[in-house]
Amino acid sequence: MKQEKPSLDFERVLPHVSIDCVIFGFHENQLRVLLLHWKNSHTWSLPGGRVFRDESVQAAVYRILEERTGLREVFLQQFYTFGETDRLKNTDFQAIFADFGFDLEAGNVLFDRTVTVGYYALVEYSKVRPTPDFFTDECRWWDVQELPELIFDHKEIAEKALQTLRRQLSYQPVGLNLLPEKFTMPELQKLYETILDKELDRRNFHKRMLAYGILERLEERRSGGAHKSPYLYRFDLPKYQKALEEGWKGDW
Amino acid sequence: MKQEKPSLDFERVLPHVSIDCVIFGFHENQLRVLLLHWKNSHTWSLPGGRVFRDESVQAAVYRILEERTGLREVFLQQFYTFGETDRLKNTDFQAIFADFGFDLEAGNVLFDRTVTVGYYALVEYSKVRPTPDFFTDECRWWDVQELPELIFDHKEIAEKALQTLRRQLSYQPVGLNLLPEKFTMPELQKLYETILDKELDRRNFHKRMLAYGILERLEERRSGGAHKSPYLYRFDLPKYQKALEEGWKGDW
DNA sequence: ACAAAAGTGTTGCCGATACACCCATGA
DNA sequence: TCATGGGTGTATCGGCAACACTTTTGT
Repeated sequence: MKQEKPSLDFERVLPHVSIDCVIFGFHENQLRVLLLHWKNSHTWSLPGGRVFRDESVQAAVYRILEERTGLREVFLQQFYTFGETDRLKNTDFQAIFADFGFDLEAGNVLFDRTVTVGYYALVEYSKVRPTPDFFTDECRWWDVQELPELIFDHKEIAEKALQTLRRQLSYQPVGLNLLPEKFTMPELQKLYETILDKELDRRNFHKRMLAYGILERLEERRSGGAHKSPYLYRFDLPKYQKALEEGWKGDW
Repeated sequence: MKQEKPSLDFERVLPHVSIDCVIFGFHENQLRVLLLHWKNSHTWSLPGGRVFRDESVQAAVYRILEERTGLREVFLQQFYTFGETDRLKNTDFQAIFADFGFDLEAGNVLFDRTVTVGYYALVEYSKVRPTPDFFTDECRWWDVQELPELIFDHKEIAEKALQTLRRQLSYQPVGLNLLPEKFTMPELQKLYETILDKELDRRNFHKRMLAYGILERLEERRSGGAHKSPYLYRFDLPKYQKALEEGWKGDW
């Protein structure tokens, strides 16, 4: 898909505010993050963008997410807003934009200081069609453990996202949108282990998950593996939603 | 303290971004929130303000907090950024500013759509000197259960803050900055009960708190009460800090 | 002396952990 | 048939909730 040179309708964009997304996917037992590579450079960045003046921040995130992945159905979570003054320091935006054929004056609001709202998304890897934009020539997955150099404070943003996701794991269900519709218990366990970066006991994991009561076991099994064929499970949507809203371990 | 009419140095302010603070205090076994009353109106609002162009968002929050309370030592937590387009709808800012003697043109950036970053603060009630600003004539505490009408989406902001504080309680210590330096176990328990809006068992609370290992029991007791005099406790700062950073119940 | 509040201890349940055995499958 | 991974069961431990008794203090 070719990306047209955007019209850069400055009036349409809300200045001083931006969005950055940490898009998590799960593939081959790895937790991955979707990154963009900027043309004529060695830098990678998180997918992100601007908010239109007549658009809510959340709507902007969904728009950006769809542009980069083709997906609308994702789990989305705002986790932090980054407001340091030196977030974008040492970045010559004017030169960058000039490279791309935009002749902007030095005082353009796009070069102004920007506060960015961080969101993380959980998406189904196989459904994603990674799509670069006009400024980037590659959009691909990276293992969360081996991220490349990132521009601005994007490293910090990605780390905070992972940290928040880990915490989410302890009081909310995770897995829907990140796994395919049907999955096996070992697959779900691998997901948890990858996010937590920690091994878990197979049997206890099994029991605990079932105890949460958000899984539905199907009659089918996954064959083709080199060993005993595991059962397939599916999330019970209503119960999953309920667990998401209420959380668990909220006692005290 | 008289508040001077501010110079409204528009150039100094970062447009489209603002801050709102939910300042929690604890007094007479009530959890309270500090609110401002606007002159010539019936509306109350959360303390908030603008970020200067050369100031980080966090620094702005500390500045605003100090202006309204006189305090610098507070527990501060960013909890959400509110980015709906209709947050400030139905508000005639031009008229309001005109009331205050500012003759601003309709297109002034101050009237523009604004994304607000929500923080909550925990402060020691007795140390606070509530101070209104130029636009407000009263700054006082309200019981969190009986808030008045609030402007904009401030009700929603306050509720989300309380909700986040409740969650914090389950994986981090709370109490420092909210209680005086020395306090009794029943007082700490009341604080927890008030935040959770739920009664707790005295003995189990006692044990659990001590088990966290963040308290230091003093020799003194609080006399004067009509009954058996309770011990005084104090937070063990280093251990408290450690618990804040590491949290508890993060197992999986 | 009595009521009310505070300090401390005991029991039992439940959930989480640690660990063992059996079964299915492909090579 | 054997190695590997997957399904299921059990014993134990620890934390938390439920609960009772004693002590202190002011009136």
